[in-house]
Amino acid sequence: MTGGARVRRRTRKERPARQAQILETAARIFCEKGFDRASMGDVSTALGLTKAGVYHHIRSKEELLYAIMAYGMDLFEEKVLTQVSGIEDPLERLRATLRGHVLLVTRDRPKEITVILHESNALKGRFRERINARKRRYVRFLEKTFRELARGGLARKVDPAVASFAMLGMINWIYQWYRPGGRLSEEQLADALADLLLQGVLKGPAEA
Amino acid sequence: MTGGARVRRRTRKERPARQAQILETAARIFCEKGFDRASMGDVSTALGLTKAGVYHHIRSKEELLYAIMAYGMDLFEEKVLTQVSGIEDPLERLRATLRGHVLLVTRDRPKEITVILHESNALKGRFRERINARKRRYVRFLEKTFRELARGGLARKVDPAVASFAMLGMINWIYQWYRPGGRLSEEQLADALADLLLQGVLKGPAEA
DNA sequence: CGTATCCTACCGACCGGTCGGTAGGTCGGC
DNA sequence: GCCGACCTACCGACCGGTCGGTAGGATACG
Repeated sequence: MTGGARVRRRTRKERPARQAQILETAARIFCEKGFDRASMGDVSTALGLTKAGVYHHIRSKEELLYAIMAYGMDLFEEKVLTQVSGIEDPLERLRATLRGHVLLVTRDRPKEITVILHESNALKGRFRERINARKRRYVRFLEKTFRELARGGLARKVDPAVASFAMLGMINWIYQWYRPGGRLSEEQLADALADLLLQGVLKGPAEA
Repeated sequence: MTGGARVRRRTRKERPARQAQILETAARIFCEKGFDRASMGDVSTALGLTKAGVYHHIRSKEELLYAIMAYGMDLFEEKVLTQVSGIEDPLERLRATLRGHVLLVTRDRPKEITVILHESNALKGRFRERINARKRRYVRFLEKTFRELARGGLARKVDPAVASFAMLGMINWIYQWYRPGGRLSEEQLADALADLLLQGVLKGPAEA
């Protein structure tokens, strides 16, 4: 099964690479089949290892899922949140956040993010709470931005929580329908969604 | 286990009620635990039956899931789509659709709809295709409405597909965060989302 | 009316298979 | 010679699903 030609043994130096490889492969498989339908056998086979070989590196399936999600949050926070949190102007900050978030899930398409969206209920207790706390931080960041936008007189009277969750819904739904290489490029989609959220679908009273 | 006081036997006439009860209970359990984590034993226990007793009424776990989703689609089409498809004015039709859809998932909160959103990947082949076809019908209906809105000169230049999926994202994300009895009533949420989608968050050039 | 017959709804026991996880050994590089 | 990486072999639990059997209401017949 796994046998056949004996491949060369890994040296010690490759340890961190092995860890990353396991995270990446498991993320792909959990993403394709779903966490519960994917067995640790599936993961180990995809890695060219046995199940026990994988369990040498991880403690449990649930902890592997947590590690994947935590890495997904790392990615998001590094590539989006920290890039925009310094922007002073709330409108520019919102635009950059939306654009960065959309491009992250369409262009880079990290499987870890999809896993976060789809399998959050599979985590229990402490692990679940830690991921949820990081999600909540993002929501508070969005709400703060919408509040500043209103205080600056630029925004209409919109509820910051509703606006935040509406924006999150738009973005987090993308992986359900958008396929790269289609009619719209990733940038076009990002711009279209920003336009929609900021201006709405109707013409203003001046143009109508 | 199931034993104890022997309850009265059901007569033939109650058959359709039993079927509905199984659908409803299974929907609740699949919704709470997730389709894969929920066992048929969980479902049968919740019904006060044995596993074999449940399998007297259904053919397989997957077919049970399909029946739940099909019933959810029935509910949605009956309570939303058919109520609004006759409305001539596209703006009014869009408003009514959004309002109806939001109120369905916030006030009635049918577990079947949540199952449709969360477990669509668990279905394979023919079953999956049938549910997807009904979803696609709804998307086409939305796109048509956005196109009419643009043709009537009311809408800004927005991509009908992007607008449809953005709207779907907003609505289908609601179950992830909205809890009834909170700060916003169901009607307030529906109105706020309609306002957001139609007008956007920014003030028009006239008011700014 | 009585009763033989049929059928629906259901149960207890069980099956083959798969799951997450582990104990203990082997092998190769330092 | 030690240690980390990995494998073979295996475990107990549980899964979806089935089977033979049965209680008892509905029905047909006398």
